[in-house]
Amino acid sequence: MTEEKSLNFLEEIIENDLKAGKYKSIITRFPPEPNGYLHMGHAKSICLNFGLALKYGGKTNLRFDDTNPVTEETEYVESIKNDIQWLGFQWAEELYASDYFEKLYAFAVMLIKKDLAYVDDSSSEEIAKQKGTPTQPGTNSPFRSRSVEENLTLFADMRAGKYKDGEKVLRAKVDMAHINMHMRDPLMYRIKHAHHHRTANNWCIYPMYDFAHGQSDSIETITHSICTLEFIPHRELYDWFIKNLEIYPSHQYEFARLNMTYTVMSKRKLLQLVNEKHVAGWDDPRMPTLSGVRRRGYTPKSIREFCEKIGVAKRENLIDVGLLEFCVREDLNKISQRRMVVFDPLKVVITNYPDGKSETLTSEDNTEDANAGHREVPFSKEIYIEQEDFMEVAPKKYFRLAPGQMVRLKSAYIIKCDEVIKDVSGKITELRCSYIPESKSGSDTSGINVKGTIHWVSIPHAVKIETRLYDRLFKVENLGEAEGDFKEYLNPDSLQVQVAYAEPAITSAKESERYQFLRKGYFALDPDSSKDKFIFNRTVTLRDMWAKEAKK
RNA sequence: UGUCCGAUGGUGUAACUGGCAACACGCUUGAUUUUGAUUCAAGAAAGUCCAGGUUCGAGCCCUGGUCGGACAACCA
Repeated sequence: MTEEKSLNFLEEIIENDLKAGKYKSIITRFPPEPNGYLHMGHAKSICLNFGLALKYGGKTNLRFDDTNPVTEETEYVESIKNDIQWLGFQWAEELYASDYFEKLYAFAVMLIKKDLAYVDDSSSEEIAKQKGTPTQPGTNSPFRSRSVEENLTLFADMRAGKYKDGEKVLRAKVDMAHINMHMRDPLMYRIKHAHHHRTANNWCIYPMYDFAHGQSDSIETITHSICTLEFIPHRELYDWFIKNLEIYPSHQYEFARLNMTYTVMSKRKLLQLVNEKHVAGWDDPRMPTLSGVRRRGYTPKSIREFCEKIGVAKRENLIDVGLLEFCVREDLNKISQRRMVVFDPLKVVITNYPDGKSETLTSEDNTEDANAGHREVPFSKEIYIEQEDFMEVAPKKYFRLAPGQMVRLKSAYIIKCDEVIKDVSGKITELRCSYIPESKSGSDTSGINVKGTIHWVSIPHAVKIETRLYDRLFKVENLGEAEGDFKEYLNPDSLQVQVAYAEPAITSAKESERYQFLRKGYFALDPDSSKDKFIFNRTVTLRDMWAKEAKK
């Protein structure tokens, strides 16, 4: 049975273009500026651009939009390439807008010769004033009527370094009264005596986004140039340059960017969090960056699935981060190794178990995967259970341990709580329990049926580990609507570091592996770990119906 | 006082281009369960921003509004 899925608006455009014979195959591009790390919003764009090309048998270029040397660095280039590949995509060609600087310069000269561009000596303030407002037309620059010859000389001089930063710019000659602000003689080139991460000091003039992006698309014969909504007003200019340069007509299409609850999704804001040390770095597991979610333990597959599920449209949206969590649980449930780890230990002494004895039990590595195999788990007279798995006075629907009550220890025995030991202050320090020898997991002949099963760890065999428990980075759902500085809404409890006690199998943990700590959540080994210090990041908790029930 | 974009359950995306508004997350209830996980089953939840119009029939077309967003960086 083939599932007929409806098309999103971009797929519809492409299918129509293909059907009409407008293109034989499509070419898309992913155009990051190397001035920051990629985040979930980029993941949406990557999945879209690469996904479309994959679906329709085309190809996708990776093109760095590196036209502003003062903010761009090679470090970012490397991280971006790494993130895209981690997500599972491979570009056809690795390209840079800076590869086209010479061509772009020639394009500019061509426009000057057509009297469609001129060198302007106005200051940025003057140019801003000339622009007018959305409701009032702009005014012409006093330098607008320079001759072609003079413009040619001046522009060559700009390139030659005869002027200081900001002294002159090259502007397109369109229409200062145009209804679209972007058409009011937009800047094409500005002077920046700055070192560029690829062209070093070869240039001291750099093209603006509007005079680089569309032309780069055209040079690469990009058929569908997909960007976010805020570029809609740029499209008219995009088309204007292509038309007047008489070059390959790429077309721009816009979709709504991704917003998620309880987080921010702008490079500027993320950079601020990093610089002001609100997080440990770009790859802090609380960050919505790809390096952050990777370190947190998210899988590429779950992110691709998420991007599939959120869809693509032109309306602004705010996606519930719960959907992302659903996607990662769905994947992790199938692939993660199960382990038992106690976070808030409560000592249990099994009174009828021989002193000094221990035995080896076996437990499934993954109940969802019959091929996952089994591991050995040591059992002994003294074990830890979770404090929350015992209640001295238990409500009716509580089926864990309580005085006189029984529970199953996962993959081990059924135990009964006989006695509660407290210290002078009344705090429970220990439980005395008896076990049912015939109830051993796998060969249970006791005939006893208990409702609850809890995880545990043998005290003499326990391995201390560090766990890093993450919560949402911000306290408010919609940061877009929050007043004032977004940093005021940071969640002070977004990271909680806790020591926990794990079964010995934890010592063979690998960074590439995913783990489910039974009843506690999904975890991934953090790269900060060493041979004698295991650090685990909690990717996401398990769904917890009991927590809801207990609240009632 | 402009131009452009958008408006469908709580959230997001659909609706064969005019034919009884569907899917996913979330929520509720039940079953299964040696993870209160997973899995399975059932259910609640929108009459499609508003007002007119065209039509046998409108979420889809037309007109006029309302609301939200974008646009005046030598950023991308």
